[in-house]
Amino acid sequence: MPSAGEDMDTWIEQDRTDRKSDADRARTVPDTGTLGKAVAVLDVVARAERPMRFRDLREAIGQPPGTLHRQVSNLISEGLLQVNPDHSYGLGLRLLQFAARAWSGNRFREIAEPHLAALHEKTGETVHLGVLSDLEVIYLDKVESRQAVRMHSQIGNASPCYCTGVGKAALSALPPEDAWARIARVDFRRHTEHTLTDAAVLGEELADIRAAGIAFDREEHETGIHCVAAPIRSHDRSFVGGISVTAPSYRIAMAQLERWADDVRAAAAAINADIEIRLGPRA
Amino acid sequence: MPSAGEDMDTWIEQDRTDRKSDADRARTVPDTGTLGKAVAVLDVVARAERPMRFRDLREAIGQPPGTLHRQVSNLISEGLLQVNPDHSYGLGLRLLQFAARAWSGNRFREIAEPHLAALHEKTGETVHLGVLSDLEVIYLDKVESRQAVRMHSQIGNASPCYCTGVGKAALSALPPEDAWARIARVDFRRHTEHTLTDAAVLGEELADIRAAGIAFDREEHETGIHCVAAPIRSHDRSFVGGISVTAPSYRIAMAQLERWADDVRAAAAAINADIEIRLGPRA
DNA sequence: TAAGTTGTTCCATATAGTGGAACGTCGTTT
DNA sequence: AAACGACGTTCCACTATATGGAACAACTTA
Repeated sequence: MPSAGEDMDTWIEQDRTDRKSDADRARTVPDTGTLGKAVAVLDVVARAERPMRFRDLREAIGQPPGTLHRQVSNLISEGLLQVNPDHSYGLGLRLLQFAARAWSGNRFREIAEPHLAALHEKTGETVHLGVLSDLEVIYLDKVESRQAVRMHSQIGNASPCYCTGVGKAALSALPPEDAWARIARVDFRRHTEHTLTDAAVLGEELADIRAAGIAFDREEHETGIHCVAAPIRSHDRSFVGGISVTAPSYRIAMAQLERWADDVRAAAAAINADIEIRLGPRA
Repeated sequence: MPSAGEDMDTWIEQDRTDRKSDADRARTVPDTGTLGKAVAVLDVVARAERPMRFRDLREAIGQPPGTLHRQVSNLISEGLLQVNPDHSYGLGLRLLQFAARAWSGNRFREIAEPHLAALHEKTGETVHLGVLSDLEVIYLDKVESRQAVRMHSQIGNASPCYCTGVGKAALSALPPEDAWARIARVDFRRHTEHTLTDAAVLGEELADIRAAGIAFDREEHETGIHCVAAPIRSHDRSFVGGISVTAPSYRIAMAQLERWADDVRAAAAAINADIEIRLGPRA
């Protein structure tokens, strides 16, 4: 919408420019057509902090009411979306059903499971398994002593790749050009005072991580929490991820994390070997 | 495909009949167009026992190769599907991400949580929370003593509505016509020797359940496992579900389940009251 | 190497999605 | 209580998008 001060022509010109850059993007980013628009709706609902009503979706998506209404209706019919009693939208239960299968059927997770347990046994701290999904890390599994905290809260959760141990480890396992390409698209947000917020700096750290085979998160994502991580990958690097040992910094010093580095590296190496054997090119 | 003995005309006639009944169904079942076809692919992958390659999908879906290929490509681009190293398909990690939000954002689950814990405290046995999704029960939560069995395996899983305690409880909370309509669409499969496999019998039992406010699963789904369940519902019955206490029959007798019935009923009543307060029409 | 199977790309056609506008419906205001 | 306005829903001509046959590429098996 043009602000009061601008004249109409300027705004229209602006609009043309936007359309052009959209078209440019369409050439590089694969167009997923109708499906893409549908999952965009799901994404808005998933990422929303406050309850979203129809009007809110309309603003967030920018589709005309008739169109959006049909998209939403279809999503509801398919069980991917549901309407709460207060007319706000929530994600549908069908997604839970799909996710249960996605999780139990995931070979990566299945292979890593015993190694995560062993690593937890050795360190006594929380162990994570995550894989890189575009610019985010999605946590596939978690082993911790105190089961009091419900594990659901973590599995499936996504965190940024540039400020988590698993994320940086995963990036380091990518071909460097690919890693740079992704870093270039990162929207750096400062989560703590230690968060890296510069693509160049992150790129250099990746080189170090690649050389050492170990990544550290020095309270870059959450104050008071640090971790040591190592990369895991499929043979052709179509999947990259990482495992990590996470601990509160008040209880576990960085020096201890560094002492665990070898164990983490060894566990990751064992997982990679298993992956090679069970998912490898000649499997 | 026509079997060797049939002649071609008979088979074609058969085919025409099928098409007609498909068209009839299309009038009653809402058409979700392109989206529906996409999730049909996800569903096939999700329900598949063995790994599915492109050819297998083609057989299961019945789409021409070009079309199916694009649908699959789009799903992959959106992260809803992924290709395993062996060229078989698996559900994508984006689904895990969505499910994590669907779960943590579910008001129903949130409200029921403390009541489930209390019921577990009282009985010492496994407590489930499930909601009805068309003809299946999807388990939203689970409280059990031995955390040895990973809880992921259960959350999000779907079970038939006609042979589970939660399922029958949920059906009993529906308006009777709605319950009958769903029962009519059930594809009864005998899971154990006690499984109800007749719509009329199930309908009658629902009347009893409605009167008693309690449903039993007498080893109808799995031999050696029985449970006592009670219905929960949203104020307008747009959601119906149930809670249950489940136990192995070798250790807990039916008589004990019957003794727990009051506790289960009370817990369900408490949840329903909370729902009324926090999600009710005047909330 | 050849033959066969499995998967991918292309393009004219038909179908399904689009969005403006007109219509209900509910909650708020005078 | 009536009127207004905001929010959501339905409808339909138009057009963008999905479709699927066919030709092509890649990978397996004989």
